[in-house]
Amino acid sequence: MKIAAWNVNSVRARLDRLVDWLKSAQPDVVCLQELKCVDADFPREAILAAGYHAAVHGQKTYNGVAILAKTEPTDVVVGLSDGVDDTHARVISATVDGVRVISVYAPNGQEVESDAYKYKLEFYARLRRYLDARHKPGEPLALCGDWNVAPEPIDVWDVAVWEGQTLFTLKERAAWKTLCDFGLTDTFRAMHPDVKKFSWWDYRMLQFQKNQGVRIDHVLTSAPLTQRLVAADVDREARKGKQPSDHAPVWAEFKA
Amino acid sequence: MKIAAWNVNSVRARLDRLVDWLKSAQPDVVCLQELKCVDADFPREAILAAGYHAAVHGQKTYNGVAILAKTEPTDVVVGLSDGVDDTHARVISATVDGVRVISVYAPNGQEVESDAYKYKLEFYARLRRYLDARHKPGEPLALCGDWNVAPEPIDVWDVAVWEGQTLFTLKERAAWKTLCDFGLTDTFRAMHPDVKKFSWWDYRMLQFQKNQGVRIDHVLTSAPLTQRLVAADVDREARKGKQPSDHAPVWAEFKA
DNA sequence: GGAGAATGCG
DNA sequence: CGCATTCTCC
Repeated sequence: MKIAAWNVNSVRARLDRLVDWLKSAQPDVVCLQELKCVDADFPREAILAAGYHAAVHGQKTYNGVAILAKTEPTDVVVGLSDGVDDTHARVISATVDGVRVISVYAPNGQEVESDAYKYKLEFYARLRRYLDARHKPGEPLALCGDWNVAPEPIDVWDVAVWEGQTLFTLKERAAWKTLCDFGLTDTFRAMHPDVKKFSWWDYRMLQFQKNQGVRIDHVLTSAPLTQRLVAADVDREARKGKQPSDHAPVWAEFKA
Repeated sequence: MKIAAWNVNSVRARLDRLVDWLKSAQPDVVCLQELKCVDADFPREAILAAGYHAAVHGQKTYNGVAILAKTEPTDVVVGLSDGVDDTHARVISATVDGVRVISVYAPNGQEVESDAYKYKLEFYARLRRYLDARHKPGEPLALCGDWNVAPEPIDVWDVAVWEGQTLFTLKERAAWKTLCDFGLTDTFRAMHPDVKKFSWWDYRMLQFQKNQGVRIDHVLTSAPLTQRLVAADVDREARKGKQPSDHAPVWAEFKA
């Protein structure tokens, strides 16, 4: 079973690339982020034609998440349903082949200590509570998406540049760790303890060409899945060429 | 000698189609309208690679006219140079193979009796004065472009719909006639006295598919050229397919 | 740098 | 409807 995450930066603008990638990468499940469209505008037909069902939580202009799967996702839950007044479409959960899959688009956080930054830290805390309330670490869980956090120094291209910057502040990394302490494993890091590889590169300043990126997209799994983990990687090729997303897909593979 | 006119509705957005059309239609001269870019952004290299020199009078966002020719245009004159404070780039003149060619983008006129409408009528009068001051009817002249006037009932798809509408009001048609009275002939109408054929179709309402158009793009010639006229037509094919201009190219051919 | 939105124009 | 613009967000 292959589970992937990709921030596509507009599913409509990226439809051709997404379909091409589905056909070549053949993941069983893909968590998408930044759809940037409402449910009605989601390109269901083209994606179904490529062999994937879709559970969609869309939003106009910003955010929007989905779970694509070769088998039909069931028990779809949208948002965190924790009573917080939050209009952002950042979370969708569904069960695929016995695995509870959660597609997450964590807030970016903008400037350190801004309202957006506080919202980001709170989002992480709310997500942890969501897991505590609804799941057990012993269940097969896969939380996949754009987390907007580079967990460790090895996950940014230049620590001197990123020190204290949003995506890499101590508070964000602590919020991330608290979430993982539920019992989640960063599959890429588990497979490659010392590999410096990134999943996002700013469109500007030729950062991709210079490989000046950060690893902020992650596939996190609970123990039952982690025990089956056989491979994990970043699909750097998908960031190349014309009109790419600024994110590359990330994925993990699990034995039966 | 083949002389054409085409309102391309953004030369940059239409570059591929323009180059394809140049290669297939092989006009000696083409007058372009609605470049929608400044001189510096005009795609000179691609057009030179297609075998055409360019005299360009560009403008940001709106208007912009050019003369493309297989031989290099000389004595380029920009605008009407009549002392009127007019920022619109709507006229460029140049000599090509002994013919004085003038690329014209007449104002649209918006609502009848609006300021834009009055500007349009005045533009026609100014153009007539331009000819009177600088040229004689006995010289070889070709005025080509988007005239935003359908001269006769046969030039609109439905007279009942167009009666009294901008592009077809009596005042506009009179202004057009006064211009032609300098000694200019509508080459298409001269070749096809009874043919109902259009050069512009609104993008909306499937007007092209229904052939609900108007003939507002014209190649006008003075007697020395008119005497050599052997063919004239509208290139309706160029309006088909994906991302067309709303105008089709029009052209006239002259024997040696 | 690239996405979507809103706006003006034709 | 489709282009170019200005705006905001990341």
